[in-house]
Amino acid sequence: MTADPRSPGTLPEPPTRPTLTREYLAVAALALIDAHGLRKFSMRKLGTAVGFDPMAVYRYYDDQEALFDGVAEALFTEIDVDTLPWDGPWQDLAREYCLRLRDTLLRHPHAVQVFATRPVRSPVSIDTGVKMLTKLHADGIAPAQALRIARCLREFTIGHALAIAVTRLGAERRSRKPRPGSPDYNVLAEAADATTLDDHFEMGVTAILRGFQHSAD
Amino acid sequence: MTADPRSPGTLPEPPTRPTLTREYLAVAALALIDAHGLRKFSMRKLGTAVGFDPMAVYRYYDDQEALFDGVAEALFTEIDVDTLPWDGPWQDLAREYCLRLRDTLLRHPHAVQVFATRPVRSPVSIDTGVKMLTKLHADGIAPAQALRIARCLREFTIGHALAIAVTRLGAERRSRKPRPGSPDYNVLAEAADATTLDDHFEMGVTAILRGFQHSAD
DNA sequence: CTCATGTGTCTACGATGTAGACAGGAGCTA
DNA sequence: TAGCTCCTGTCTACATCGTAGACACATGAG
Repeated sequence: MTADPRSPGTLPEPPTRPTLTREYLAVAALALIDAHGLRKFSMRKLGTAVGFDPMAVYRYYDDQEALFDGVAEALFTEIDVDTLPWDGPWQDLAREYCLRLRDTLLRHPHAVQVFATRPVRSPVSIDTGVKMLTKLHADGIAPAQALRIARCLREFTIGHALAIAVTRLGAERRSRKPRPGSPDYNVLAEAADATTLDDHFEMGVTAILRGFQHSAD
Repeated sequence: MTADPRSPGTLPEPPTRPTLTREYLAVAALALIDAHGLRKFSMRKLGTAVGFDPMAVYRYYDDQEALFDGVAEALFTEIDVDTLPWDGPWQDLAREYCLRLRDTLLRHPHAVQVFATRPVRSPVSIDTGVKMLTKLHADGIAPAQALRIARCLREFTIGHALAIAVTRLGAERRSRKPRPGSPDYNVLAEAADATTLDDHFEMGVTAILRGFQHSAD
């Protein structure tokens, strides 16, 4: 039980019987995936990890697919879209959104593919989309075009996060990276040594924004 | 390595000697994934489907991860990089590569995430990378910058294919798409009706190419 | 002929996703 | 208070899975 500093004179909480919740289970599932990897995750381990019966999760989610939908939603919530720069130029808003999405996903490398492999249709995600399109519309971009821009940025960002996560997680497994001087040290290996894994991401976002700028004017 | 664009879902003929092969098993696994989905795929079903013992696959692949590496390699082979326009401007080469990669992946919607969730390190893939960078270098682009461009395009293309595949496959599952006139018919729904799922892809590739063009000159 | 080697088969084990029956407590109604 | 009905967590059952390991058979070398 956590320390609970409470102002004097307020009634203490009644003894609460710990109860499961969809949200709590989703967050716990994410934590479990973070800790041991997606491969090792199972419904039963989740139930056990939160201190209940292995089968308890099925009272709240129909199946694993539904649970993973919840995990994706939990990830999206972590982006904290409310604190995005909604009042600046739309380009800044879009860029910041991409960076936040990437950072959030890379904080959970084992869970990136859970997020990437389902269309997030949660209300908060839809609301964010509506807000974005409204904002861009106010800045003079037709909704259809704004949606195209948003889709490009989203797909690039998710594709990027997936590539980074997958590369980092599988790094130890046969990293037959050619060393300088070896016969395999070709132009590719040389270029790879001259770049980091992710120093192209912000350039890519900029390129997309600038590329669309042209057709938006 | 023969380019063999094959209609998804049909089992290929086994090699005339009734002997198993790594490559044959990979292609058969892809066909099985195409036909019944990744979720339903199993090692044992693959062995049975090719007419051997359920456990036969393990003679050729250490585990499922290794098999899926082979499936990703089979997908890459299907791109048939040899027939790309290697002699034209590098922008045309890059664009055509993206389109081919997308088409190949979308021909196997159930297998896209197999491809997207592992770093392809097969020799043919590395050779292609080397060839690309050499080509761009000949056109005056430093290898490090060329690698950044290639990574952006690759991540965007894979992210796009993944999003499209996932959306199409999960389309029947609660497609609560608001209809015009309903209270939910917001600017997002309107914009979605004014676009197709993928009409932004070529625009995105163009935007990235044009965006990098600026820093390449 | 003998024997090692490669290739396919078979058995075994623990774990998994999911369905369904079961149990106990909370709260409502009479 | 007595009874009833949900809600929620527990427990059992079943087919299937990934994987390890022993086994069998055919082939080619010596």
